[in-house]
Amino acid sequence: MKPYNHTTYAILGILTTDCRSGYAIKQMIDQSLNHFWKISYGQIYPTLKLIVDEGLANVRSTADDSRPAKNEYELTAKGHEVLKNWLEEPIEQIPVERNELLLKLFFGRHQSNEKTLFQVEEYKRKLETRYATYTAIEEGITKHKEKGADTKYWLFTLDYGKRVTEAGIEWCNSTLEQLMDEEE
Amino acid sequence: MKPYNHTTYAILGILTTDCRSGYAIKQMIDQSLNHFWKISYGQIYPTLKLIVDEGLANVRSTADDSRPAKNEYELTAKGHEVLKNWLEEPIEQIPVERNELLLKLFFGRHQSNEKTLFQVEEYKRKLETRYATYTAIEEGITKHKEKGADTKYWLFTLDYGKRVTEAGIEWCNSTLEQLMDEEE
DNA sequence: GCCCTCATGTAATATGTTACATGATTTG
DNA sequence: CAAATCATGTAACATATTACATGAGGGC
Repeated sequence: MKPYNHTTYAILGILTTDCRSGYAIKQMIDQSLNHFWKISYGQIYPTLKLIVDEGLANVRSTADDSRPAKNEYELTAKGHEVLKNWLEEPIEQIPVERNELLLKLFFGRHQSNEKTLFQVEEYKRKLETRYATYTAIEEGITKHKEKGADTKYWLFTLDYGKRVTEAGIEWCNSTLEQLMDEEE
Repeated sequence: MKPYNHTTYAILGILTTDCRSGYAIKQMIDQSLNHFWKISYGQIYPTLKLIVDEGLANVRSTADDSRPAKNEYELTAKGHEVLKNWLEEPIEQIPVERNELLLKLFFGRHQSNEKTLFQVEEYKRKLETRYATYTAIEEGITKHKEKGADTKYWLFTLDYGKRVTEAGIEWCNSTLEQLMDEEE
């Protein structure tokens, strides 16, 4: 089976939800996958073209002469197959998360304790904001009475985000303490 | 102050440790920064050239006619300044970690429970391996009696890796349980 | 003699972001 | 009627990986 890149699989997957246009895909990513994935329009539209060229989806264009094109995509049987095959493949490796704060901290001795403290505090604040966002999304999903077939899985990914973020916040607290102990 | 990319700052920082050559930089990254940063040779050598062109480091080449070039780099005063300035800048944003497992899990309803379980188990195994690696590196550093000025900061970054990895493992356990509960 | 580590570098390719261009439709 | 949102798309640029090319020196 011909391999595609992650962006392609992500879009194939999103096309199985109610999102049918490039614009809707972008929204879905920004709203529901933003804690572990993101794609820009610069990738979405070219990839959608590729997907159609490869016969993984059909496009229906509502382009009368007058109004502008609006394209709705729908997976073909082949598209579904490619997606399912990818889902089954074991993931190659856990990605190395590039973390700018840790990079700076690694070279911390070239900086005053005070400034290092500030950086960690900033980071903690950002993590807290993130955590709050996850909680809000989670509540939004659970309140929605009619649970879709996807709901269960979406909550799993949110739970992951929350747990990892929380661990990060705790690390900030511990690190801040240690930095302050050496302050005197 | 002229901005450079993250790769450049990472290399500037590493040049403040004992690593003076492209090869040594690569080793340092693979051994000590691998849990939050990585760079390939394809980036290192061109970036080193840039760093010299910009006057951020000097290069001393031990290139007699006979033996192959070995280049040793040393930061200039300007290089140190650029590094310090970057260290002080607050980080723009926490990066979105692209997580392939979560992406697959998000589309989990298109797959049997059994296969989803397998994926999460695989992921857990990888996290456990990673955790063990961190512990080993940590021990290596703490055993080393003569503690360098950097040691403290390096342990901070390792602690982060351990905490976040541990949270991931706990999430795996919780998710596996939930998936199995619905098995019957 | 062969393999491993040391050591540097480039070219092709892949991937991704940002800025730009365009215009309809809805909402206040 | 102005602003926001809906909607598609491209081009320039930035970043990063992979494969390749080359060769010295040391240990088995």
